[in-house]
Amino acid sequence: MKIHHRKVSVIRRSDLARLTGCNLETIRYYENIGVMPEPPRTSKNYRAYDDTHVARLRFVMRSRDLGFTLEEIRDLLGLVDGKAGTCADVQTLASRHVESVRAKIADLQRIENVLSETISQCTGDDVPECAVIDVLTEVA
Amino acid sequence: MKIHHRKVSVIRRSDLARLTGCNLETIRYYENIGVMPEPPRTSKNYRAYDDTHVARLRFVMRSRDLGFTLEEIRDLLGLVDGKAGTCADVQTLASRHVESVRAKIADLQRIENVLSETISQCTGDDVPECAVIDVLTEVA
DNA sequence: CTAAGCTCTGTACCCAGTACAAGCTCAAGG
DNA sequence: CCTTGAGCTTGTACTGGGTACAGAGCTTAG
Repeated sequence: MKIHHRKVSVIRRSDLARLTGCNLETIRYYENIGVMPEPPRTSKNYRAYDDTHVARLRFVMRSRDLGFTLEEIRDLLGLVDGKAGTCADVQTLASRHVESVRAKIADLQRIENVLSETISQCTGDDVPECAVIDVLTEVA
Repeated sequence: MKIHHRKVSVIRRSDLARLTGCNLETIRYYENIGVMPEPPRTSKNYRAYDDTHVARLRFVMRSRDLGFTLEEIRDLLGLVDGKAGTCADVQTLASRHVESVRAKIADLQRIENVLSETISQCTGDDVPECAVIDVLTEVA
C-alpha cells in the first residue's frame, strides 16, 4: 500500500498538461484571463488540480478546436456554470459562431478562386512577366 | 494659376491613405517593418510620397487582401524589385500560399460540419440539456 | 493672430498563446 | 547529508497585423 507517495496524488500543472495535451504555459495563461479557475494551492504554493479542472480544460480546448474565441468560451462557461443557461442560449451563441465560420470560408474561397485561376495563367518560365504580379499590380 | 498652394502638390501621408483606402497609422507601420520604403522628407520632416508609393501600397494591400502574410509580401516585393525574380519564382510562392489557404478552408469546413450538425440537434428550448454542450464536454 | 487641423514621434493595446529567466522546492543517488 | 537535476513559482517579452493615443511641432483659414 504505497499511499504516501505524493499525498493522495494531487494533479500538478505538468500532470494537467499531460492529461489534456495542453501546453504547460497555456494553462497559466487561461488562469490569468479567467477561463480556468484559480486552483487551490499546496502548502508550498504549488497548484493542486482535480478532475473538475481536467474536464474544464478539455471543454476549453475542444471549444478552441471548434474555433470559438476565448471570449465566446467565457460566455459558454458562464452559461454552463451559472445554470441559468438554456439550450436556446447556447444555440444562439453557437449559431453566431458558425455564421462567422461560414463567412471566413467564403472569404478564403474567394481568395482560392482568384489565386488558382491566376496561377494557372503563369507560364512558369524563367521570365519576368507573371500573371500573379499582374493581378497584384492591377489598378482595379 | 494657383500653383503655390502646396509646392507642386506633394502627396502626404493622409493623401496616401485617402488614395489607397489604407489606414493612416498602417502606412507608418508598413514603413517600420520594411514593406513600404522610407519616403523622402520635406524640410519640415513631413513624409513626401509620389506615384510609386501609391502603386506600391496598392500592391501590398491587394496582396494582403489575397491573404499573403507581410513576410510573403516582402518576398514578392523582393522578386519584383530585384528583377532577379522570374514567373517561376512567383508561381512557387503563390502556389505555396494557395495550399495554405486550402488547408485553412478544409479546417474551417470541418468545424462548420461539426457545429451545424450539432446545432441542428438542439431543441432550442428553455432547458439546460444541450447538444452543443454535450459535444464540447465529450470525453472523446 | 489664433484656433483648428494636420504632422511627427514613441508607446501601449488587441488576441491567443509561447518562451525564457530567476528563484524556490522536491526526490533520488552517492 | 549533500548535491544534482527536475519541476514549480513569478514576471516579463515576443509573435503578427495592425490600431490608438499622447504630446509636441507645423500649417492654413478666417
